Amino acid sequence: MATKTDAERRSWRQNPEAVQRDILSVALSEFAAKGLSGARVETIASQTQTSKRMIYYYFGDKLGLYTKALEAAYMKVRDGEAALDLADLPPDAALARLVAFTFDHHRENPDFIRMVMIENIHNGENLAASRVIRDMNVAAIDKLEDICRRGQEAGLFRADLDPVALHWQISAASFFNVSNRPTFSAIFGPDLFDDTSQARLRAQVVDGILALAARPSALDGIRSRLAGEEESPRKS
Amino acid sequence: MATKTDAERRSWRQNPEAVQRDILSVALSEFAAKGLSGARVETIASQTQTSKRMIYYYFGDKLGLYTKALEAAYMKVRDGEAALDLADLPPDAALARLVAFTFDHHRENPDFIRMVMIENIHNGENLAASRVIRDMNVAAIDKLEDICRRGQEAGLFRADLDPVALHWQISAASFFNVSNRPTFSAIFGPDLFDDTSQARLRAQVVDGILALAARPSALDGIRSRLAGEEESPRKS
DNA sequence: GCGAAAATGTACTGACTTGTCCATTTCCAC
DNA sequence: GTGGAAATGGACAAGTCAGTACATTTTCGC
Repeated sequence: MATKTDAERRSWRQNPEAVQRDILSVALSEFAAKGLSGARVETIASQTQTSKRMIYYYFGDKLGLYTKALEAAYMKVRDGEAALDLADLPPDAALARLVAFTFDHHRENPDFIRMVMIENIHNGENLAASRVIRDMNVAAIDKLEDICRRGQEAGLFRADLDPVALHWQISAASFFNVSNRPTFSAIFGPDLFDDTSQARLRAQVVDGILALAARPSALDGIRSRLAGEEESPRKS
Repeated sequence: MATKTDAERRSWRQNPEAVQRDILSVALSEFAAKGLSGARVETIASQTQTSKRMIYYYFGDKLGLYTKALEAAYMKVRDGEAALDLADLPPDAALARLVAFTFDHHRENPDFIRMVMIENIHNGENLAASRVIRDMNVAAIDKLEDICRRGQEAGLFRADLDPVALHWQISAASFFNVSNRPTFSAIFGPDLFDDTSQARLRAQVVDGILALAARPSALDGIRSRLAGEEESPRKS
């Protein structure tokens, strides 16, 4: 009973946008989990509502799908960052908040982190092709530039502060915290990644960044000398 | 002319250790370049003096080879680090030197960085199996512990300084600088990675770490408050 | 309604990839 | 030197995987 006719079994409703979203979402998880060469198109297809056929129909090939998934990952985090409004905070507080937010935000988006890791393994070749992503990140720098300028005008920050270098520092800590968690906790135990340790770490990171942005003090002068070249490192 | 007899053509000299070293060295490059699933056993074999047959003979399977290559990568950098002697430097200078050294050392060993990236993509599963590596990294922490202790005794460093957290900070900057260079420079241009910018960055990183280690000043107190929770972030 | 274009289903292929089988050669202890 | 174990060569099997050929259905403008 209830054996469907061919017409019934083989009929469907079209919904191109939803199908593409579905594919992209599954592909993002799969690529993030297994990497570009580790991911299997068949596996992705089986987790969608549609078929492998449609993946090739919409995305051309595996690399095309990967590239779009990478873009999707960037867009997702960008949307999250857009919610952050720092314009009406004083510059040092704004910077502190930006750092703390980035730290948390990266932690909450491990798939994005993993996609970036994977893309770096592939030397950023697929990122270079996508101008969408470059445009996005310029926005992040704009935010930082604003903070820096205001901080300098208020006499709080160094005059030679470089927004890109600052972004690099913020990203380094926030990114590494997620990207290298597996090896780090395999070696040193998982303690550093429980909630209380992470809160302490975040505070430490914020401290470090603010120290870098702050106008140099006498102490910093000493530090810079200590950090110098390999020559004459001995000094009591 | 000079057609070799079967006996001539098929005779060889045995050298198991050299063969294994050869395989491991090629495998390390290949895995670092292509990742675990991206690397091809055939490609590795073709770049060695020996054959695919011997890879399976000595390493069992692809994963076994990968695991040994990962260990080899760790051992190589560990050897480099052993050369660094900090015992007769004052603690702050020792720390500064350790940071600068780590920054440079990571930069000079991109294959190691890539192997660790790849292992993180695989959730550190193969690292966990290898106790060799865990033992190694404990040595790195021992060094830091010594510096911390001396710094605290001299009244230079915070009392609550955690060597592991400090190691985390040092690693984050030094590691990210190499691991994320492709995407970072794809987005922001390659300028940050030329020699002069890198020297400046290194100095900045050293500064930041020393600031974190240094005994808290009044300024730091203010910073900590700014870095606090999401509540009441507004304060002029 | 109709015809063309867009969207989808099914089955399949050709190439690639890991891992093994069987035979042979070298080495080393005695 | 000889016998057994270690080491090596060369070919091949079995499975995997990206991508395609061909047919069918839906949609939408007219």
